[in-house]
Amino acid sequence: MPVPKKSQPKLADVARLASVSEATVSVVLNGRVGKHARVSEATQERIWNVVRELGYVADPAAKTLAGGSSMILAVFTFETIFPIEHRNFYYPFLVGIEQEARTQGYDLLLLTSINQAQMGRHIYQNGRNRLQLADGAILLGAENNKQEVLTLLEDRYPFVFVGRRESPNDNISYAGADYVQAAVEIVNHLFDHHHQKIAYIATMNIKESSRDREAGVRLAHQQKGNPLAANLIWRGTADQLMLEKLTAFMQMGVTAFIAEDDLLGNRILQLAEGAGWQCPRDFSLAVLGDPLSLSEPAHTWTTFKIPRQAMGREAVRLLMQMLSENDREREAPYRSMLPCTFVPGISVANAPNP
Amino acid sequence: MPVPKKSQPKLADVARLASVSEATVSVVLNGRVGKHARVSEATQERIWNVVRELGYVADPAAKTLAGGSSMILAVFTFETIFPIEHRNFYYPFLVGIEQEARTQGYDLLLLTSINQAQMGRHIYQNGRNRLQLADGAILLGAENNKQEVLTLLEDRYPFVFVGRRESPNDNISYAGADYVQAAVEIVNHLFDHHHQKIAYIATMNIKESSRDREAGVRLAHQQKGNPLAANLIWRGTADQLMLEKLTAFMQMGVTAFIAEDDLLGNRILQLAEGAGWQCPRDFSLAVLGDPLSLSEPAHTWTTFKIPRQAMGREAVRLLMQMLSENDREREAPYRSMLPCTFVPGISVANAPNP
DNA sequence: ATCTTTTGATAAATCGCTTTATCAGATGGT
DNA sequence: ACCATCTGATAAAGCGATTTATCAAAAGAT
Repeated sequence: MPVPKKSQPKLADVARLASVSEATVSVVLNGRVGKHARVSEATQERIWNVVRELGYVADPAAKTLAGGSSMILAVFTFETIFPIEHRNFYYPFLVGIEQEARTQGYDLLLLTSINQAQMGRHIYQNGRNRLQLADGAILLGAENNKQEVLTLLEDRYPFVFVGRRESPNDNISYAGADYVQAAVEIVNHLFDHHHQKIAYIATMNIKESSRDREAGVRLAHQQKGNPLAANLIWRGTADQLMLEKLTAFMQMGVTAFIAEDDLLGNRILQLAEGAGWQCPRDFSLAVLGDPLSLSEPAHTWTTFKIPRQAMGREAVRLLMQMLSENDREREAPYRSMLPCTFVPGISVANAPNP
Repeated sequence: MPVPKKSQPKLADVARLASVSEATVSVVLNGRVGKHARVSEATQERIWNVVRELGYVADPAAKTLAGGSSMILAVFTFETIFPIEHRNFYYPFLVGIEQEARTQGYDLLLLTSINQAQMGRHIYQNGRNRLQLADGAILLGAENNKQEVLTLLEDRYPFVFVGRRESPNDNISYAGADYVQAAVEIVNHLFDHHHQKIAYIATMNIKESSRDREAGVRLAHQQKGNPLAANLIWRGTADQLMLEKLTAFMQMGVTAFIAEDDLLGNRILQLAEGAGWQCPRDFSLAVLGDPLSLSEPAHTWTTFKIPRQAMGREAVRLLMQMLSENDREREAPYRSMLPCTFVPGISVANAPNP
């Protein structure tokens, strides 16, 4: 029983001091004048004065219960909310989300997916929406439970994803990064350095972000009139990638590698080093996006920067729009695609003359 | 109006299906059997079955309003909650807090102090306690508004500080780190290396953490029968510290420096380098605590590690105790002091023979 | 048999706020 | 003068829980 309800002024106090009914105060304070009821200028003034004098602020719990807005935004990650391992990856999103939320006067309710016992703790915990208390939610991370997201959609609960997300009805709102365009730029950069045969070292992931990157790589090839051959693609995890594979690529005439993520990029460099190859000299390398591994970027390779902080902010902005939208029947999702920043590194050089 | 109240089962549903009153269900679900009312084993069983079947979970807002517990913990920092600058400093606390909260089944409500317009956004915003919604709060960071904390105390709102905090009545609960003992160890380490005259380079801070460190430095000297002379202490910010001062210390016979924080430590090394001194050879250096500066530790100096994550966890544990304590009149604060870990570095060598 | 105690459970008030439905009085048209 | 409209505001019914006070039936005591 926290907070002895002591001296906190309540709606009733304001009403009494302003000599009006609670209903009137509520209407005025929520800007519902003219909608739910009519209130004269004079009365409004009087109410606001009392509010200021008392320092009245509505109790969020009561507000929520009564169907009002709680000025709370939920942030749901499908991992632990403060992942130690992916600290460098998630932190900027969170910073962006928090900044914008704060700007808009919202507080953040953090909800995590996994509890220590490895039991899933989900959005729908025991069937009840844990996000309920909040006005809306920002979803973050690689969700492992699409079903929950769909249910959320069905329930018309307002939420925005950070990162592009697909769904059967294509109606998920999100603030994403334009990996397609970013990948195109990377490939073009390699083309500009006269690389003809580029091997694409990809993950096995079927995540949207993964597919977008691949789409970009393919698109750039097509635009060049040089479609990406199937045998130039390798898929797997970093420790599955072996030197033989790289050697095979080189023998096929490959002069540059594109790694989908930094784990693969590191692996390539590691294998190459073992074989005595030097990076920009014997082969070029580009990586699709800044690192998600534990450490700070060790190599200054050619890559692009994901606008994580901006994505966080944008997601909150979209959510705000969604919430203020009075057209409750709107079907169109709210979306933004933010550009990535090309980062030239020292891992790309001109292809050797044939 | 988030979440169409649609299909979420409510207390009434459970009651109806179990053929009991709402009151009984509430009593059972909150473990108040025998306290508020008596309920037979059979009935309890029946209720739990319905609850499981329906997947019923209480609405946090309603729970809060009715005076129950919301299973939400507020985390209030007196800075932005995701400070970019002090990322390395704050993150571990947050991780610890979140871990333990999750373990206990609590969610986290993040509240920050400062909004973008530099207007203070405080615990008591407009006189209303923003923490209200939560069952209790963890307070974090260097508070600039002692008054708020005192008001919180008066209101008997349950909260625990991360880091030792003093107050007029000495009744603040906290999970702190034992800087005194840690500082003692550092000084003894220097003594063991035959350093007799040690200069203490301190901040101007009057924070508890700052005073504890100084207390430790003094204590170790006294235990050695060699009280710390006033003229061996320097106070100021890193950029106020000049080479002359260090030179003066050296001429007084100082063979080792203790820097209160890493900013001062870095400054000493920087000045020394300019003067052509080498660190372990010409003087020894120890730093009281791991870095709070932006970058990862650049130097492997002798210092101690603050158990930040553990402090976060412990703070939550203390808060849990506080909340479960039914003796509402308890006056004694809940406290823990966690030990720091001594980290030997390469910045301490034996003092030159006199 | 009668009175007291224990057991098991409920009715109803509350928490603080939102919203729907309703209403009295002022205004206006004819 | 009379009916229709507009204005300004309120009463009251929730929202989904918790908790206090109360009560009937069963068990125990004498």
